[in-house]
Amino acid sequence: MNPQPVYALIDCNSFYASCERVFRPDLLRTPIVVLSNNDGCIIARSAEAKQWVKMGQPYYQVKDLLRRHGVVAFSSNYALYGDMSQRVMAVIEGMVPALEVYSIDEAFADLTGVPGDLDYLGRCIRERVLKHTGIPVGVGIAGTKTLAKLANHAAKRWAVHSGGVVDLRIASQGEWVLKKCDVSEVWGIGKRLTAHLQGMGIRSAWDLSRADPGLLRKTFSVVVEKTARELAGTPCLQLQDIDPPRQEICCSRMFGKRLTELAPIKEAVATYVMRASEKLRIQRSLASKMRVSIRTGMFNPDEAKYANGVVVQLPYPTDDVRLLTRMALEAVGRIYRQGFRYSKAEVLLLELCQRGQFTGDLFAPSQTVQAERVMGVIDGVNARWGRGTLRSAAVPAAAEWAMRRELMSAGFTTQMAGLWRVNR
DNA sequence: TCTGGGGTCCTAGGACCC
DNA sequence: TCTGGGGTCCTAGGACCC
Repeated sequence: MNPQPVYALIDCNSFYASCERVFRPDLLRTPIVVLSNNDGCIIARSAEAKQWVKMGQPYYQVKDLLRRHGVVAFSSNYALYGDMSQRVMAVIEGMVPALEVYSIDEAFADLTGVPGDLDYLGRCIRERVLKHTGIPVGVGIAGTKTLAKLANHAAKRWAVHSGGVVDLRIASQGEWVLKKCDVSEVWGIGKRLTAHLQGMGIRSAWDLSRADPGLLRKTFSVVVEKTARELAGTPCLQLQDIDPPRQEICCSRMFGKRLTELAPIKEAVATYVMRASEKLRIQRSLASKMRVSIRTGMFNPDEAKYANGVVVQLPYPTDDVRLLTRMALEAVGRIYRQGFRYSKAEVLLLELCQRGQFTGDLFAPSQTVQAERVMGVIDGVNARWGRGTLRSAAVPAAAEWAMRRELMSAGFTTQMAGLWRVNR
């Protein structure tokens, strides 16, 4: 007989804030927040900062409040967080049979068949990650991924009690936690579904686990049905150990300031095309379609609003930044209207196929070998000397619309200049 | 003045076919 | 008055995640 499936979810506590703190030990007990691009809103809060601000709150609204309470704010430093994430994942990988990195700060482990006390293993993972990287993590263990998520949630919510590790397979804990947790805390149940479920009298995770799967499927979708089954202990989701290539690739960004003229918007679009095509080549895909869109600010009621986008059919599946840039600039010219203050542009690459799998029509045009070589050279040079060293002429070196990051920490682990200096 | 950036999956509905 | 019954493919949009 096969052993019962067991999953763990390991999740970093206040990840971005914890990364900043690793290199600022003087802030060990100081509340910290990390801001989104352009220093727009709050996207991470250390435990002490949670009482002052909500997730996603605009920074300018709480700037004074934060200052009054001694909360330290950082611009986001994604190079640092990405590097720290890899270190954390590498430590965990060495301690479990199989790991699925689910996001920058979370991973599922398959612990099926692992002998011994898993609660103890959880504590060892916490200890070793903290020792090797300085990042605190929580561990949730259960028979399905959805329950492991909930266990992890419980480990945080009752941190003092749990010591950061919760195993929901212990029957008394399982029922207790499910009854204590609101249905909105379940993985996959967002705002809309919560409201709808509550209307049906389903309020807690426990209620959802006991609901009729057939009815859930009919009322909502198979997704909700699977969630309920997983809560009841039947695994419906497996570990994804190799991540499949992305089906679409996106680069979108708010400008550092509002733009009214077409020329700087074109610069931004060219820059986003460059980034998106880099991501495309990393996963060795080619795109057949591209969507380019621009928009004004959406929040200010006094501002004239405009948003538009176009889908461009590419002549053949390609990853050639020159072709993509040319077509994107032509497209943005078509949707640009004068008299608006634009805040954001987006480039989406669609209908991706893998290079090897695509067999071109013998008589249709296709990307040339020469184009592939040119892209290889660009990527090689940029990998060696830094992003943007080799770029199309449409991409400026320093843009007036570049994002604001006034509070950014150093590249402690990613740039020579950011390394710590130790004096004897 | 100032409100992020990336993804995934599912469903409904229209167009079209026999 | 009454107006078939399926099937496929595509797209837009909704909902969710971190």
